[in-house]
Amino acid sequence: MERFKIGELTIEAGRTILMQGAQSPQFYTVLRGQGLRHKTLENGRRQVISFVLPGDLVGLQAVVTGEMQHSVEASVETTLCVFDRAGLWDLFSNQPKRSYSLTWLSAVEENFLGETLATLGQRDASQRIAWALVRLHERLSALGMARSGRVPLPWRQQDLADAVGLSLVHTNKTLARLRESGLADWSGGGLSLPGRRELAEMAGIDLEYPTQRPLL
Amino acid sequence: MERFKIGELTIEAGRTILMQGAQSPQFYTVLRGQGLRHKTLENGRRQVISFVLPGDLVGLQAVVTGEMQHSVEASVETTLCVFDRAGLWDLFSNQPKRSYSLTWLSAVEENFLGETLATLGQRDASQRIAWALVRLHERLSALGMARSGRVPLPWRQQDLADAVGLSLVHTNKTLARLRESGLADWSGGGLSLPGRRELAEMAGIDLEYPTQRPLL
DNA sequence: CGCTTCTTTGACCCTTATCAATGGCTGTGG
DNA sequence: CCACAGCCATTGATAAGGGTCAAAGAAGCG
Repeated sequence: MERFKIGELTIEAGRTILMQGAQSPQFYTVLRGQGLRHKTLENGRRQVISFVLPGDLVGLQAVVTGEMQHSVEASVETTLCVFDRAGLWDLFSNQPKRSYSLTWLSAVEENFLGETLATLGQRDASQRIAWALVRLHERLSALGMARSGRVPLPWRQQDLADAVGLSLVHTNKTLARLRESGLADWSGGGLSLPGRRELAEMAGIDLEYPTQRPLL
Repeated sequence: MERFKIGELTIEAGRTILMQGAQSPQFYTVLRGQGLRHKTLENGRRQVISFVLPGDLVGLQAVVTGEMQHSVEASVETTLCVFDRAGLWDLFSNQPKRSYSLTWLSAVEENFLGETLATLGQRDASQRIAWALVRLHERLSALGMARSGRVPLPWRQQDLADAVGLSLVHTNKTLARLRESGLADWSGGGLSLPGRRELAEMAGIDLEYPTQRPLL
C-alpha cells in the first residue's frame, strides 16, 4: 500500500478538505480526526451527507466522477493519508485485495446512505435525532474513541440539524427533551448515551448490527 | 465478461428480486426492465431508496456485506444478467478494468444517494416531486427509453411518495398541481415533461449534468 | 360484472418551520 | 482586567406545510 501512498496531510479544524465542484487529483483516507460531508443547494440550504470518521474514504468520487458533488471539511484537526489518482489504476491492476476493499467501503457507505435516507423520509424528529446519536455513538465506540462511554462529538447542533433535515430550533428542543429524560447527554463536545437501548428502540434500530469496515 | 456471467434471469412484474435480510450468492446487472429498491422499517413504513433501471447493479451489497439491507423488486418484467459471488473475486484478480467499472458504478450510485438525501432533507413537497420527475425522465431518456419525449413510468403514486418522503395524499395533490400547470403529465404509466426546464429550476437542478454510467 | 387496487378530493389538525430575543461562553484589544 | 464582538445554545410565540382520516371515483382483471 505504501507504494500508492503519496504522503500524509494534516488539516486544521474548520478547514475545507475538498470543495463541492472541485476536481481532485487525489483521494484520501482518514487516519485521525473528525469531519463532515455536506452539500449546498441552489436555494442556499445545506445538507450534511454524513459525518467523516477515521477509516473513511474521502474524495474517491472526484477521482471517479471527475468532480466533487459535495464538500468535505475537517471539524477538528484531521490527518489524511493521500493517494494519487494515477495510483488508483495501479491499485486495480496489481492489488485485487485492496481494490476489493475499496469497493467494500463504497458498498458499506452506500448502504449507510440508504439507512439515512429511510431516516429522513420516514421518521419523525425525535426518531431522527435518536437514530443519529445512536449511530454516531456506535461508530465512534467501534473505533475505540470512547472514554468511559463518552465519545467526542465536535459538531454544532446546526450540523446535526442539517444532517437529519430538521430546523436548528427544533433540533435543539428535541435534544433538550432527550437530555431531560436522561437518555442522552451531548455537551462540551462529548456524547454519552445512558439510554442507548431506549434510544435505539425509539429510533427503530437493530443494535445487533455491527457494521464493520475494512481498512485500506 | 462472459466468463463470469452465469446466465440470465427474467422476473415477472411485481415479483421480488432480492429480499431485505436475505443473503445472496449472486448479484445482478439489469438488462431490461424497471424496478425499485426499498427498505421497510420497524414502524412499518417504507422508504424507496431508488428506482432501478437498465445498467444498474443489484445485489452487490449482499455479496459484499453479507446481507441485503433493502429489498429489490421488479415493477415490470425484468431481465437480469446473473453473476456469481465467486466470480467477483476472479473479476478483481483478472479484470482490473471491469472491477474499476464496478467501483465506478458504486461511486455514482453513492453520489446519487447524496443528492436524494439533500432532496429529502432540504426541499419542500413540490421541489421534491419536480426533482424526482426530472431525474427519472433524464435517466430514462439517456437510456433511449423515450418515445417522443414520453418515458415509461410504471410505478404507483405510493412508490413516488415513499421515495420522496411524502404522504400519498400530498403527493397526489402536488402531482395534480403540476399537471394543471402543464409542467408534467404522468398518466397511463408514461411521463412527459413539457415544462422540463421550469421543473428543473423549481427543484434547483443543474440540467447540464449528464451523469453517465459505464456498462459492465 | 363484481372485486381489488389505485387515484382523487375534502376536512381537520398536528408536527415542525420561522421569527425574534435572550443568555452564555470565548477570545481579543484597549 | 474589563468591555465588546462573535458564535452558539436556548426559549417563547406564531404560522404553515404536510399528515391523517374518510370516502368517493376510475380502472384493470378474472
